[in-house]
Amino acid sequence: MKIATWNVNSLKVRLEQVLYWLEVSNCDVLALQELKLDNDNFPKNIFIEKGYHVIFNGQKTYNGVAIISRYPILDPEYDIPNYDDIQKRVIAGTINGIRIICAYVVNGENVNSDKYIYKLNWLDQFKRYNENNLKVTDRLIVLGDYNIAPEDRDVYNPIEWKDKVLCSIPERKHFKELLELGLYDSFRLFNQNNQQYTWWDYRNFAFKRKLGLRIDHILISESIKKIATECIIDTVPRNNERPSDHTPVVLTITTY
DNA sequence: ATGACGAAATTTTTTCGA
Repeated sequence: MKIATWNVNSLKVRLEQVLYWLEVSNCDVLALQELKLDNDNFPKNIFIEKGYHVIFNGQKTYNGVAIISRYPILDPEYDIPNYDDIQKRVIAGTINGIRIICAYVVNGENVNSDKYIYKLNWLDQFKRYNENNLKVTDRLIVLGDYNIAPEDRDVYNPIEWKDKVLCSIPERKHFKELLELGLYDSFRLFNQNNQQYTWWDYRNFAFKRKLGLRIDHILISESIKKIATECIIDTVPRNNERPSDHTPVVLTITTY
């Protein structure tokens, strides 16, 4: 079973790329972020006609998340419970007995902004949510755009990015605390190399020059770790015409 | 150089993302 995350930066613009990638990647579950459209404009029928199950939590212009699946999606949940957040950043469902949480973590703009405060508060709530989910299931996958580069090796120029948003110590502490709950950064179970990025700025030929950050992640619980066989970053879609600035991350697990 | 590139609404300019 293949489970992937992809920040598409407008599903309207990227719909054909998403449909094509679903076919060629042989992916079973795809978590999408930054739909940038409301629920009324979500192209639900296009996915259903192709045999997918789909749940979505959209918002006009900003944010918006969805899960596309070849298998039925049970117990859908929208947003973080008991957290009054107007922004649509979380959606969850159970697929083949695995609880799947798709998240679009706050960007934070810069470390002196109100949005950064919101990011840190949001991450507090997200931690509580994951802690509670781990109390009720040991089969958990938490994937999405975390907007955090966990370590210096996840950054093309750690000196330039030191203490900047996406790399600051408080953000990295939040990421580490998620791992301390009993989650694993699945990509790092299989790949220890530098320059393994999931996002590249549109400007200044950043992708061609390999100037990126690893900010999209697939975190997995202990039970999923035991059946995980591979986690890769698929950089192919970043070469598309009108690409998203993010590219998919794909986890493979064995299921019986 | 509070810029660049790309998307969307606020639309021929501004706001936001990373």
